[in-house]
Amino acid sequence: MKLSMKSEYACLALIDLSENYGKDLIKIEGISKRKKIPKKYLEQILLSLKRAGLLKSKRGAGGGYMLSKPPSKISIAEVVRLMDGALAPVESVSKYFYEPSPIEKNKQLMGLFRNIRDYVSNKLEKTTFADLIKK
Amino acid sequence: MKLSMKSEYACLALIDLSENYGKDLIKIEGISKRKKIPKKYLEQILLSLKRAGLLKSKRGAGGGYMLSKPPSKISIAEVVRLMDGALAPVESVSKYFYEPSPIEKNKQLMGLFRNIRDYVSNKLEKTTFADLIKK
DNA sequence: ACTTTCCCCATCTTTTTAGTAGAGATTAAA
DNA sequence: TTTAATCTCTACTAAAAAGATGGGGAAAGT
Repeated sequence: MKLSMKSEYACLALIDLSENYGKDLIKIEGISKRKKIPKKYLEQILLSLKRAGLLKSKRGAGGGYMLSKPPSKISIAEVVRLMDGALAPVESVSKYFYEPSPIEKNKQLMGLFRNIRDYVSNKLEKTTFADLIKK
Repeated sequence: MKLSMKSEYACLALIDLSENYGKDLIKIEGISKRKKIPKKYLEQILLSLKRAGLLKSKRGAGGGYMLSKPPSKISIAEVVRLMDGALAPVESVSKYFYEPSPIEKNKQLMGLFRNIRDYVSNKLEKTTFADLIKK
């Protein structure tokens, strides 16, 4: 029922990049310092966000990262799914990460968890990084 | 964002006991077989449910477990909290299990997670085992 | 006494989490 | 063209959590 550090870090990093959207490339080092995220760990996180198509980067002196689309086009849902997998409380009610699980035996429990899944995923789907940087 | 096996097993076990509420004492063995839960693991789970006051038990021949109150007085929330801790997606928005966490820096994110927490906890608080055994 | 059944604790294996290390590739600039 | 900056990639590792298992003890019924 809990987000990993990795998801939290990823969100904070994307917030940082959103705050700087439209400006120059942002360095890992900078994000790491501003958001207090271990640098080498952050590297990996940014890399996977990049591989997922959320970020663009450039190497070498003056290099860094930037969002590959505006903050308003990136939802919290996709980030959390990338880092942590299913948003659903049990995987047997997950849309993208279905796995059988013991509670499938109980219809009512499934219904309850499906309801929660829908709420959470709808909420996270609708919230974008543009929403998170509003003052 | 996910329930542990332990929580799932605990719910199934309580469903079994709810289905048999008012009848005789129920044996671990029976629950284990009906719900396909490893017996020795189930022992531990039932024991902690007992320590938390949800179950009563009797040892020896003819012994077993029973609910210590009617199914309608036991919420899913208390069971999941017992087994897995916080219902909140991040502990910094948890009511009963607060812990500092990196995302506290972002007000909007906190708001979002608080909203989710409220929904989930309200939902699980309101659903009882009586609801889960309705046909 | 003997059997059944819960009680309790220790142990163990596997997976996940959270992070570190270090070499390599690319780019800009001196 | 060398050097410094910066991302890229793979591997490794340590600690914690998850998911059990094992074995003996205590109580209760027969």
